[in-house]
Amino acid sequence: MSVFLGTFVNKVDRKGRVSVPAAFRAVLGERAMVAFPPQDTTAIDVMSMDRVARLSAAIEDPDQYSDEEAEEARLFLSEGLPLQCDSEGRIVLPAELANAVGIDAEAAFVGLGEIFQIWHPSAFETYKSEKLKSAKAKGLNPRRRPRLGSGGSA
Amino acid sequence: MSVFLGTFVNKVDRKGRVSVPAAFRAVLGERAMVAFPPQDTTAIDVMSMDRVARLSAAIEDPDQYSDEEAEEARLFLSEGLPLQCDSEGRIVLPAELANAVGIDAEAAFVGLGEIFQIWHPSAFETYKSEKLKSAKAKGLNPRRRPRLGSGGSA
DNA sequence: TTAACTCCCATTGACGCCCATGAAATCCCA
DNA sequence: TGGGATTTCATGGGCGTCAATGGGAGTTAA
Repeated sequence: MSVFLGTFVNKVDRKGRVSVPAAFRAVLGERAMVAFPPQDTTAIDVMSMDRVARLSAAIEDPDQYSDEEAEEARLFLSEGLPLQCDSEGRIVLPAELANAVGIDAEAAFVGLGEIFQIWHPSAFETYKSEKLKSAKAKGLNPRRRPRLGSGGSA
Repeated sequence: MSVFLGTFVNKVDRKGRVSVPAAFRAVLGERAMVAFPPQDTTAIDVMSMDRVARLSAAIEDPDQYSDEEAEEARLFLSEGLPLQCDSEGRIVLPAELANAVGIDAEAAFVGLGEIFQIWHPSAFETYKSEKLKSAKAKGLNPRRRPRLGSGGSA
């Protein structure tokens, strides 16, 4: 499996530990992950270390980033927190991040393809239903796009 | 064979397992599949993992998706459930999805080309006959389109 | 020494893997 | 071409393993 898919709600124990869903650990393999504080949404963004490394490399490429954007992106990197699973596949949610998104007893792991997010479960539900509603109003339908070109059948 | 074709009705056992039709497994090969909750119809949508991976890659391409559409499409990924056949070619139908489409004792696998759907058998029959009727009323005839270029006889 | 963190062990419930069975389609050989 | 033999499918059930979770002991750091 190569992309983060699905939504999983796991318990946070009194030590602040949560199991990372086995499906997500399978995507990560041996790679560590990096967590970023909430930006547009009230969720923690997480991606694999090597995606961060690719991002970091891209920042130094003048074809992809203007000086101003690069500066911004470097600051983004400065907020990254490397996280490693323990022997049971759990991480300790940094208290600061958990507070920022209101996570207490449970955490929702939301797979979004190349990255995943960690939400307060009900906050995510609210967010999702509102997004779906507004998308419907605008006539967007992700299932009809894109026209996936090559790549074989099915 | 490279596309999902035909309709197959299989039994759901008390553990929630169903055999994926052998013809569909042949299309999938080694690839896992991903199931999505019902949207326009009361059916579970299923596609191969690598189609989802292509979708995920396309989402991150600014030429194909606007920011808003991308956000929407990522949300779509968050609803995907990776499914793997067991050694007998069966999957466990996630209870939540089965309930959403009213599947209990039997499930109808409906091949639709690049994807397939899983229906409650009689719900699909109803849906199909209504669709055919309305198409007829409008004078549509899918068998006359498109004009397939070359490709040999028959 | 206290506090935070890491490692280790235990539990339970779900899931995957194995075997068995019967039916149906296919193959093979006369 | 007919009919038995073989293989493939679909299905059921039992069992072992792994995932998620909780708690305790040892370690490091302030």
